[in-house]
Amino acid sequence: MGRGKIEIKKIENRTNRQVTFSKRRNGIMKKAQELTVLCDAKVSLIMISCTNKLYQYLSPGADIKKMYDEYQKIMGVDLWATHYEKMQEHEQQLLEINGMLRREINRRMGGDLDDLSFRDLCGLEEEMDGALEVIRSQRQSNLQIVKMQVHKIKTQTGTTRKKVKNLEERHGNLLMDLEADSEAPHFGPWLTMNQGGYDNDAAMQMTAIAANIYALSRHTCHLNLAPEARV
Amino acid sequence: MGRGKIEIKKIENRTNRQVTFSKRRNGIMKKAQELTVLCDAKVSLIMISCTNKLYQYLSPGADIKKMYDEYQKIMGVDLWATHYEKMQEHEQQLLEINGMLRREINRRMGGDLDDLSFRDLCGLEEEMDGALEVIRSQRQSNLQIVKMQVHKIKTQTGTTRKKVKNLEERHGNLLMDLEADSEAPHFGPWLTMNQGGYDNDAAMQMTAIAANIYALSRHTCHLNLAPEARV
DNA sequence: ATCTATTAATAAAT
DNA sequence: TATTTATTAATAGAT
Repeated sequence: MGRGKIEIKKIENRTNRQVTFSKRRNGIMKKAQELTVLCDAKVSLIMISCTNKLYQYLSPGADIKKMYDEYQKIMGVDLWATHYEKMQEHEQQLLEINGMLRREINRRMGGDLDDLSFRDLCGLEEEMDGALEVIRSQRQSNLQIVKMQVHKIKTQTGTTRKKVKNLEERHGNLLMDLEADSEAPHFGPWLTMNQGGYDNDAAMQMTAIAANIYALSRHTCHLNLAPEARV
Repeated sequence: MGRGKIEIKKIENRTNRQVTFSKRRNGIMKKAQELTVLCDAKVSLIMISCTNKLYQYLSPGADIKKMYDEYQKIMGVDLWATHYEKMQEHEQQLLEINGMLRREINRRMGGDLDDLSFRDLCGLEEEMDGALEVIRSQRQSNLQIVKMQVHKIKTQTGTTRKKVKNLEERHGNLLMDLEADSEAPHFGPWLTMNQGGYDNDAAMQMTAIAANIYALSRHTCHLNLAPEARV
């Protein structure tokens, strides 16, 4: 159709090719729209020119995702498999690292020790002894700071005294507790961490871990964990 | 074109509609193919009839996923967003839990203590003291078991004796070390965990954590961590 | 499916 | 890039 028949082969003249693309693109779009209306069909048409411009037609009421899902089903391929696989791999790695970290914590709480050799146990023991020293000294210095602050406030006068009284009322015997504790730390019952077992359902596992960590924080640190450590 | 003009509106006669769909579907396919060849374009054409049959044309050399990706890019939408979002959310939660676990370990190694109150420190201390007792007793019982096994084997005769000799040669002075260590545990330099900082690139962070955990295992437990705890 | 009168698409010129 | 027009291509309705 036109001033003479043409052979169906690549048009070598760039301008001609561009013009023909434009005309035929409109033609095919019109055809697609007509098919949609006349036959109540759903059409997805994507055209990319050799200059990499994209043009598309999509039937009104057609969902392109559903169309491609259909396509995948019928073609028996999963175009997103690679993408998914990577994400799932990553997730798996995170879960594994998570497990390692949990085991590490558990060991430092006296659990999971059967996996460790005598030497491992020695190492762990040494290390925990060292850490305990650090923690003890941190506790002492914390206490000193609190004591100094308390002293400083107590020796102040006027309206500040009222504030101190108010604070003492609100916090009850906390300060007294502090001073008593600092001299004779008591050893309460030692709480084990309920691991809850591994679960193939990642979401459930995660929730379980989160709950455990929360419980751990509550039970072992008693009060005032840094807010961002809460779930 | 045909025996008279037709109005572009849904063909109500089922048979006619079916016939027209078939004819025009072929027409549009031919047009798509011609466009591909004449203009060196890439075309993805999916048609679904009102009877839910799917027909498609795809230019040779066109990658349907790439075309689809292009489409998504240009349309500025990610049709997989919902799906992805869930996975990414999950990944984010895992990373956060990871961070919490790491902080927990770090505290038990004497780091990150500034976030903890005096009471928290007391709790942590108590707990670690308790855990240390457990670990010490586990070490003692491990040692006893090893000693008994060694004794049992040493008192055996014949070919077994050869095996013992062989073992002793292979392991050098390990047994001697064991007995020495068990009586007088020495306190080596205490190693801190290099956290490496948070990194928005999840993969990098993961790798970094894995490396740290590995290093941690090597440095703090010296030997024989359970193989599944290695990355 | 095939035929064919008729309309629609478009190649080339402008 | 848009319009015109001669010509071919597509197809509606009949068979």
